Amino acid sequence: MLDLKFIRSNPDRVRRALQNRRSEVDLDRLLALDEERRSRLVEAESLKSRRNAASQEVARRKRRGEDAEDLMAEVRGINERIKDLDERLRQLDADIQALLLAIPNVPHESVPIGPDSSGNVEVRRWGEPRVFPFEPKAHWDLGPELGILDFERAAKISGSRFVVMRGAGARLERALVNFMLDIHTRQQSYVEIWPPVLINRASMTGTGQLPKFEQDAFKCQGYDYYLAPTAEVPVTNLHRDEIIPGEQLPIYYTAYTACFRAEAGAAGRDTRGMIRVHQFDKVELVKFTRPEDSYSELESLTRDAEAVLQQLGLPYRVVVLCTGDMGFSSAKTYDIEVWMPSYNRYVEISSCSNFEDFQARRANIRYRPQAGAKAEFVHTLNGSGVAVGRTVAALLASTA
RNA sequence: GGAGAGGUGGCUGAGCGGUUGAAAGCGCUCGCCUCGAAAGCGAGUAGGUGGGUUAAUCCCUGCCUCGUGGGUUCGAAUCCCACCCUCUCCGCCA
Repeated sequence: MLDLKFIRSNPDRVRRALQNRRSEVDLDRLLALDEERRSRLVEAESLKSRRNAASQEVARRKRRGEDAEDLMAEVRGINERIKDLDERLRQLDADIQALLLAIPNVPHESVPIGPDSSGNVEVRRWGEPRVFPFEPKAHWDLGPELGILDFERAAKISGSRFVVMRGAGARLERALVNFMLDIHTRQQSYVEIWPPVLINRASMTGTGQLPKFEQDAFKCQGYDYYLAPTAEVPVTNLHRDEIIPGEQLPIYYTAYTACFRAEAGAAGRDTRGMIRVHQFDKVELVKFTRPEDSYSELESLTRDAEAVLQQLGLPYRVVVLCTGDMGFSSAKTYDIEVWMPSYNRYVEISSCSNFEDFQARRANIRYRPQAGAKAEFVHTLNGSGVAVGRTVAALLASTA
């Protein structure tokens, strides 16, 4: 969520950002609502001020045993008008809030402008894709042949876009989770978290999944719980509605969780195998930082995720997403793409983003720069470190 | 599922319907003391959102906020209703 005061004083900059992101939020309507809200607010507040003064005068008179019926009658009259104004203000607040929640983050100035993924820019490569003297098999062929992946039985248990791992496949998945967590907690300095994956509405709103992307999440029927689409949600919300002492920043967390995605808009894409499934495993990295450090922290976060692929010997490249391809809440995102031989191209395996104060404002996560100073919003970052299923797919196809 | 207790500032914790936006303590900031520190003493210290002023701060000022939302009243942290959440005990359970 953007700061309304920022929007009010930088409307052109926000308008440009919305265009670059192909967002269709009606900024003029927002500004008009804000204008009306403030003028009504002034009116309502002056009436309330009069009411407060009159009520205090009533108290004074009554203490002296004097009559106050005239004042009491006056306030009764004022209250009618206050009620109408408050009703209108409530409506205005709701409309403004709804618009604010629908506005994506403003991209950082270093983000390339582009319409879609074709505008992304490669920033570096690591490793040499292995050249095979034959047509490399895809993991959805190799896995079932080896008896370690079973898509047919997964469909029987659940449906399409699920996978069963068996024997060495299951063990590989488990080993990779440990391997990644050990890198982040021992070679790097992340604190391991094991969070709930049933998430309430406030937390889903805090990180930006709701209200705009409700159709992408699984909702528990009869409960106000959503299945976590990523550990980013529970881990970032660890500090929702908190004021973090400045000396505790930066905070680094890592968490393994199963992730659940409805993939409502992805029908027909990557339908084979375990690249795009409804349930997958992922190790996530989350940072809370001071605003002035967040961009250098994004660089080191990305390197921390890359370390996993380097130690596995999987070739990859890093791209910076352009304005048209970025996630809703992000100000800047690097995707790490692993080489997938059977696709003969790089496939996303990690996405590392700086959200600046966008999530922090939604989730009310603040810090105190110094003791006694006013609380400010932190910057939040996160990245996959990395997607486990896609790592299995890349390993199978690259090294089998 | 059954029974009970409770949600108040950064934290702990008081609060007869009317200078209580809130006692006290802790923490923190500044000052005094000190060679320096501790202790002690003094002062200050909630958030949100508007208006005025400003280059921007500072500052002045209004309104709202004691879990959330309604209600009663001239006036609600305080009374009433609904909801949410936390804790304790019992039951069930990996």
